Amino acid sequence: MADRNATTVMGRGESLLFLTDDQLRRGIEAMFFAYRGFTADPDRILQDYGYGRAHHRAIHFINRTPGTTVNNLLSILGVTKQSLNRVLRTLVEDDLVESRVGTRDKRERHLFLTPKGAALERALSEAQRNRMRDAYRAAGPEAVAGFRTVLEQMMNQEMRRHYLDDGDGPR
Amino acid sequence: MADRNATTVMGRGESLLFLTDDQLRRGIEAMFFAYRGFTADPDRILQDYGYGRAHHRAIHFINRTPGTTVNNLLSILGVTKQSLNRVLRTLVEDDLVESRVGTRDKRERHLFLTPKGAALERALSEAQRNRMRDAYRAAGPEAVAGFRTVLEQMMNQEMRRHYLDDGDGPR
DNA sequence: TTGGAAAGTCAACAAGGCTGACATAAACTG
DNA sequence: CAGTTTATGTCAGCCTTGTTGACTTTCCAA
Repeated sequence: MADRNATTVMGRGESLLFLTDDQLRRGIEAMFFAYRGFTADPDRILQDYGYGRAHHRAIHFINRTPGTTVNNLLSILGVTKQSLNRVLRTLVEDDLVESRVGTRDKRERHLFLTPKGAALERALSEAQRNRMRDAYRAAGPEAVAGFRTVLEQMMNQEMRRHYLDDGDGPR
Repeated sequence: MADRNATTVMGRGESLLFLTDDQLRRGIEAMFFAYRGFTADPDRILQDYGYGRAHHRAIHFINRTPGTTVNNLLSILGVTKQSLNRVLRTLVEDDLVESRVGTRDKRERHLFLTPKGAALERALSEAQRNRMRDAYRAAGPEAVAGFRTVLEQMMNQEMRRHYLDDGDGPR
């Protein structure tokens, strides 16, 4: 047990972390296995619709920021427009997403969930929130704070912007 | 700020977490964006070899448990044997992995990294460990413990077994 | 000794990434 | 106003990595 955990040593007023390769490897595998659990429930639901994770991601971020443009979604998702377009096309065809021509700039398309799309979004996010909530409850409040802190540090700088870019921050 | 974080209330000797849907949604997005960061560095390296994440995963777990069988790897990775086989075939062809016929049971193949494979493994895991270490350092020791705890709770039961199944536990 | 189960391989297909080329419309710029 | 840039969409084709189905080899138990 003592051999497994990171050791904290106080020196010169700062706490230093000594991390062995094995401890880091465990963190890496934790990410791998946890991400599988994280996506397992939505994946199951999506299968009934013939959709995949790509559809889930689009639906999630359209729900988070209704009226977002294709270009904005592109930079959040980090895929090519061809790839996103394929997904969006099926979602529009199936009446889950509505694509409205921009009023100010008519080149832009603003994306919204239809009632049908919102219903699927609720089913997906409810499943995912339930798992997240259960994990949080079992881990306790301090663990939750640490979890979020480490994840934020693990993101690329650019992604951190998108992650924060719907709150009360500047810009 | 006060509105953003989970609130802890002490009642009947237990701490209760009140989690809003927005707080949970942030956790969900944190996982999404962080996983992208988590895989970004290895992905870059793999590109030079013409490999993908599937190759990385195989190499990682063969390195962790040298001599593991295809079947064992299968249950860890959670893909079909046909899918894994394709990846393993290219790795064997490229002399990164050696597949030895089992001595006790000749149906089994035991997998090992060649020196070449071990070199790639080191490059990949070093990149990933560096990111993990930086995140840990920036987040601090308490955050790291919480991070691991929440991730462990988020795994499926079956995966938790694989995650722990190389340590000092029973069986 | 024979039939079933288990491990692994081959073939073919689908989802969802990618690049490249090109079209259209709208906005912007000199 | 002409030319360029921007936002979006589309077609074609490729790659990785998942899938299912069919098959071989090997092992084991009745």
